[in-house]
Amino acid sequence: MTSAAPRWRRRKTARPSEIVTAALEVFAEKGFAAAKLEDIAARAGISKGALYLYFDTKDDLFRAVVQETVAPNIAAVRAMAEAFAGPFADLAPLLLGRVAQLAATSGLPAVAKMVIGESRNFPDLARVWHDTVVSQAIGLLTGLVARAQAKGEVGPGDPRLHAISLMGPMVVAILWREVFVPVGAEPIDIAALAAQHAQTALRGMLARPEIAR
Amino acid sequence: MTSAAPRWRRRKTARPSEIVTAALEVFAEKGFAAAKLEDIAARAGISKGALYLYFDTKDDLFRAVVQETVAPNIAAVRAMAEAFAGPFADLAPLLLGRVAQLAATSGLPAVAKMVIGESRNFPDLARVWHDTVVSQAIGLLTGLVARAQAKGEVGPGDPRLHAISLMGPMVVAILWREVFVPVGAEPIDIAALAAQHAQTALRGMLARPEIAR
Amino acid sequence: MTSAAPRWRRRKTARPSEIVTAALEVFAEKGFAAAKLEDIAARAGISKGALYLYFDTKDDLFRAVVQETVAPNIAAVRAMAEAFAGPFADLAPLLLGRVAQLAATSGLPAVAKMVIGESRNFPDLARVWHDTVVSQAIGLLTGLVARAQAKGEVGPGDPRLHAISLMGPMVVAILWREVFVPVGAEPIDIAALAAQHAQTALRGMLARPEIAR
Amino acid sequence: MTSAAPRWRRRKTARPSEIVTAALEVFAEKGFAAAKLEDIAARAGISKGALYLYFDTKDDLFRAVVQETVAPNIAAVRAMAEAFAGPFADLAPLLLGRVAQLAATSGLPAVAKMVIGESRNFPDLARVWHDTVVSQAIGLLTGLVARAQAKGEVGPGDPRLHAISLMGPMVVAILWREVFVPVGAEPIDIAALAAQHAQTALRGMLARPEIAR
DNA sequence: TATGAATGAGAATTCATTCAT
DNA sequence: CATGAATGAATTCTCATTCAT
Repeated sequence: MTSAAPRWRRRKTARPSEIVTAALEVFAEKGFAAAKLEDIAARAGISKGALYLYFDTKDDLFRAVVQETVAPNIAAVRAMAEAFAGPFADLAPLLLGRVAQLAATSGLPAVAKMVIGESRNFPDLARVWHDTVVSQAIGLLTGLVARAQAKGEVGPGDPRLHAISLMGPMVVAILWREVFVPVGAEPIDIAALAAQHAQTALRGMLARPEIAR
Repeated sequence: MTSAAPRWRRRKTARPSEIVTAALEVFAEKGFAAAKLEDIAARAGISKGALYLYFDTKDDLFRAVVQETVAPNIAAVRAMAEAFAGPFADLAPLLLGRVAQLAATSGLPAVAKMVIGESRNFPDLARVWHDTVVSQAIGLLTGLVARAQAKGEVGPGDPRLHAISLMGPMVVAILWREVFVPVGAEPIDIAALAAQHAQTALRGMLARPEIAR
Repeated sequence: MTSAAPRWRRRKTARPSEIVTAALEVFAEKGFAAAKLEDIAARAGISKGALYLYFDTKDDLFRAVVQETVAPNIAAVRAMAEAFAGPFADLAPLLLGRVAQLAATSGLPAVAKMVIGESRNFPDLARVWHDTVVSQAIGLLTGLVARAQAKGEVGPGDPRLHAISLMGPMVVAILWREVFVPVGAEPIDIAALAAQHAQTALRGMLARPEIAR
Repeated sequence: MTSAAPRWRRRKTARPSEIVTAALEVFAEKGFAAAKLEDIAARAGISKGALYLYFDTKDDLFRAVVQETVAPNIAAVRAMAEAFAGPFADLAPLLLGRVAQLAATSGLPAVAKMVIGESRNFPDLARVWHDTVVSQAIGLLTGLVARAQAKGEVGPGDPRLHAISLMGPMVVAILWREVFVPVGAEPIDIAALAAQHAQTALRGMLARPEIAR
């Protein structure tokens, strides 16, 4: 209410990451509104009251979950991409493969789903997600495409749209797994998609498609 | 209170769709849980109680919104695709263009966002959405690709993954508009994406890419 | 609200007795609060709105049900008893038998149950019931006992308590049928009780018990 | 608002019975449906929300009230009766006297009234009441009568109906106090009834009536 | 008279948040 | 630091009652 202080900050130095982990699980299962602090506390093995020693509100906790889940994964990918010296035709499959891997192993997909669902109620989260994840990823990829175009590797076309052409199917496959597989839909083999789509998209983009793969 | 106009008119038949429209708006803005029946009623120009003359629960109303929004749009696309006699290279851009159009004009994108966000709490909605929308669309496209492969128009590769390659970027662009544009992200020109991605994907898939476009 | 007029009165001369009958059924099944006007209207074959052409409020309807059900039955019994010329030992079994009959055929037991349950919320109903039913019955019986005592037929003792000794078991049997039989209790044979209890009570009260029966 | 005293004290163990007591009062006054949880909470000196720490629903609370009120009283009577070694002619007045006492001191009569009123809406409560109270009482008494018949103390007749002959007037007197005295009816002297009715009924049942009293 | 769509006050229930311990 | 009992605002849903037709 009275606020000069920043809206959310970590109290204590080492905030139990169990809380964030537990919260991620519950949020992912129920969505933000339907998630009960009581359940999160229980899963984290602490009391409801203790939650408030670390987070001021439910919103803050949600923010922390998003940030915590996002942060570690992005930098790594970016670093990998920027360090890569070879041709775009070799980098692209690598990137898609990495995304497939993230989809399989991290909490990122679940968070993505949440952010989508709650974007109107938590605009600043959507913003965080945009700024630190999607925009980064698209920006990175757009830059790589543009660079490849400059080198004559990739043909003409809006590089940002090319980036979306590359990544879009991966994102869809990830959401598919989160949303539809739990209700009985046939799974998509994300790794296979990464491989096949990389090949297709490259053949479609490259100036000399015969070098794809 | 001030009353020259009658407080209400008898419109039993018209009501439900008015309510569904209002509900679509509110649900899209707030998500399911945060949407207040009171707001929906107000926007539909009726009282809270009147809502229950038409829908038994909030859940039911949600279901109706999804169903109502979905139904009209799907059949049309399917019919168009199945009636099409020409080569796949001509059909694909048409389809993507149609999807771009739907994204711009129908309530479908907003509902999609909702369904994603509430999929765990309303599994049957996710199921309905899957069965009547996504699965239909993917199935349709998969069939078309397979047919084109049989005719030698499209090269090898899993036709379902090809379908996702084609549609994925469109879906992402639609979600982008729903989720990130409202918080300040740079919009994606969906029509342009449709055009460019159709060309790219076709070049990547076709046995004789030179005919793309 | 504005009230000089009596609180409940019949509008129209012949108020559809179907309404009262339907109301009796629903009230008896659900109790006052849980009974829905909608159900009553439906069972009476009219619209909810039409109910208000005949009764101002739900309370009024309840009152009407009680009054309507009670009125016809009491006078008859009283007349019968007062006309009876023979000895008390012959009258008492007759009376109990008549009560047993009422229990079996009229709506009285159901109304009794209702009145008991709602007595705090409808004190005036309890009062009506008391004045027109219970008090009448007890008063009548008390008078008969006193008269019999005066004639030396019945031994000493408070005649009102004697009256209760006579009637109490019948009342209990009736309530038993209403309350416990529906949940699986073993029924009480009310006619048999009337016979056996009349004999027992008379043997206990009469100055010369050997004439009982 | 004005606060020197702490707003609440920690009394988890004491709470439930305080709540049940408060609930008994409110239920008895208003009946189940008309009783507001808010009133019960207020009378128990807690908040509406706190109620739900102890009882899941209003129904549950009602059940608890019934169970709590019933349990302590029944066993005692049964024990007393079964321990009694003397003749039936001495036991019966003792039992009726005990019932008169219960009527005067326990919450049982109020609960009885409630159970009668709500029996259709809470069949399981009627069942509980039947199984733990009425059936027990009748069964006990029936057994005692049968035993007395076997010993030649009591004359012929259905022992269950004899039991009802004995208890019925007591039950009626209790309901009378609950239902009609509050609206101005002349009270029944329950103790006097117990004495007089015991004598009457015994004279009517005993093989050698002269020993009654 | 009769209808039934509409109303809106009211009640049960939930759950984020507080705070004495 | 931690607890968990307690709070009370907020929300869904019900239903007696009204009133234009």
